[in-house]
Amino acid sequence: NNNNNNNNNNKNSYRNNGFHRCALSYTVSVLSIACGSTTAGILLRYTQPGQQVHKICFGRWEEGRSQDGKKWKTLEHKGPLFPPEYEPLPQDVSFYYNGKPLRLSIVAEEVATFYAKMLDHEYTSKEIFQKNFFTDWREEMTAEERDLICEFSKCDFGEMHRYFVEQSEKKKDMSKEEKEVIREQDILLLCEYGYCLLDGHKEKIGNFRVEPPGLFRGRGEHPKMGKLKKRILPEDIIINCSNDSKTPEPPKGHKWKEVRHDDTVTWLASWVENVQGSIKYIMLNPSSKLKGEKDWQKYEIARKLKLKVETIRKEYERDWKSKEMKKRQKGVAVYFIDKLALRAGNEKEEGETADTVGCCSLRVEHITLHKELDGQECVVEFDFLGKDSIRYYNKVPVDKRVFKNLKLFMENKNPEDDLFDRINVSMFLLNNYLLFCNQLLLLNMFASLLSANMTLEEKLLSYNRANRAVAILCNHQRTAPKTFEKSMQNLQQKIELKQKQLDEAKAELKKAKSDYRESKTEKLKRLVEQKEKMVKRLQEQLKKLQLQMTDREENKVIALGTSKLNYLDPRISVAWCKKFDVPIEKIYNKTQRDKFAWAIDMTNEDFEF
DNA sequence: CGTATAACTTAGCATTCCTGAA
DNA sequence: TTCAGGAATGCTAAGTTATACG
Repeated sequence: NNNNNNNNNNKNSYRNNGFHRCALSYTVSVLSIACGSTTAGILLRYTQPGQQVHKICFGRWEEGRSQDGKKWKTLEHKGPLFPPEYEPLPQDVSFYYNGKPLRLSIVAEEVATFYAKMLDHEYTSKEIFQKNFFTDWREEMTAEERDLICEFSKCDFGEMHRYFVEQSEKKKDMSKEEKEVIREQDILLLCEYGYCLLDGHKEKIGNFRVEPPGLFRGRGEHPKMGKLKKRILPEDIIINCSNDSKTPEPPKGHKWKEVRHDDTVTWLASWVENVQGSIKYIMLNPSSKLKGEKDWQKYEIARKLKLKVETIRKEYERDWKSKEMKKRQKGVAVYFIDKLALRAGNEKEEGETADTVGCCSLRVEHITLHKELDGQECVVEFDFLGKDSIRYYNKVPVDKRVFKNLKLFMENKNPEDDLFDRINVSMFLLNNYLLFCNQLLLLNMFASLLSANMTLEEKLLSYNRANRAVAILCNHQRTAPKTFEKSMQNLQQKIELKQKQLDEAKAELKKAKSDYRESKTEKLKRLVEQKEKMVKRLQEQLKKLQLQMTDREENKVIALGTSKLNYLDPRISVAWCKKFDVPIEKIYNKTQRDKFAWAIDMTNEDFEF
């Protein structure tokens, strides 16, 4: 089934996808789909020459395959796609040292271009970035170059930078035909490298390209920003595939580091990255069966947790009064996670990454206790940097017992001491409920904000509001786009212009009316009608613009995608769409529909989380 | 059983694509 | 038809969780 159709309105496309996922290689058609909480059953019609058989295929996603830790039976692929080799600069473009042009060795030049390309980014103005870059760059130089190039301040990448700006302008100005040729080549590469064969089925790969070399750009105040991310060679790469499959060919003149056949993992290739020493993987796209099943499992666990959540809450409230300090800390930490959807907060190595924290790694300096604040009692003020160095700032009234405990935890401690010094994340994992407390909370909230008897637009607005509420709770932020202020101004101008037009139109209408009153000709009557229409249209346009303005303002720093993609059970959304007659394309775009194909397939309108 | 690290999910920013208003 | 600006997609960093290991 190579049904890559663009016809999104065709409901059958999901069905087709669905049975493609079902690991059958016959030509079949789906007669019906049934689903319970753990088992999805599909009634199929096998169409073979001269016979027709009906059969029920049960896919037990939960148990079954994962029992023995095997992730696949067969796996075949072409290996990753490498970035193009470095192309040296033209003769007339040069690096300058101490005011004089200097021709660099190929290797040193390549690293220099990484910096030159980033020159107009504010990263390059940071001292740590410059220092890390310069240190790593000098490592790549020849001995002579290293002798000569000793001071960063004497380096001038300006000409190189201008060259790259020029190049990208040229690229932009290419003709349609030229762009089309490039596009086609890209598609060919995608076809060749972008898919693999897993258990006999073609599946899309998520990231089939090896990450190109460049300068590391961490988030926030990362101590390693600017370090050289080295070029990855086939000799660095471990290939994973089944042993009877065709082993991918390394590029000419090269060898793989290793070819292994590990069916307990899902990755196709991996390598060690030099900046942090972590492993990078080539894995499947979220639309693949493998990832879909895992996602489904996640939500099933969350669903089971729903039945337990009251017990869990009672348990942690009891822990607040425990004699054991450890238990008290655990109780308060879980309370935070439940109430505020904080991340678990693993320990991390100091100096290796940006200084960010989650719940268990909160330090005394990150919270302030207020006996009373803005008319509320027992308020905890949080201020810390979380994942991706996104600031979490919140003032939360908490239970009195929690407040007392926090005071206790903070006694005789320095600001840089751990707030919860007796616990760590692994203690929660034993009970394995943290993450799902959050999800439950979010999902319930989400569901409760939706309702019937609305127009399509209102329904969608309500959906987005719910989505936004979840995103706010989870603190999913984005930095306002650089063009935000400008585009806001533009919009404001548009609104003003529209207002002016409206005022004028109104005046014209008034005049037309009075003209008509004086001499009741057909022509003037039509003019009045025309002006009335005009006013109405302008009013509508104005209202739309104003709505757009509020919506955009509200979304200024809120990122909706993350919660939609990772936290909200898609079956709730799908069921809601079916129940209230909202086309699924209105809430999920193509990528999202692909990722959630399993939910779209197996959910009917009476699904309850 | 605790810890290290491999594996895998979640996340925001950058780039590209597409659409709808002028 | 053009082009600004928003949506979609791509990329890879930064988390969490599972697993291996002593």
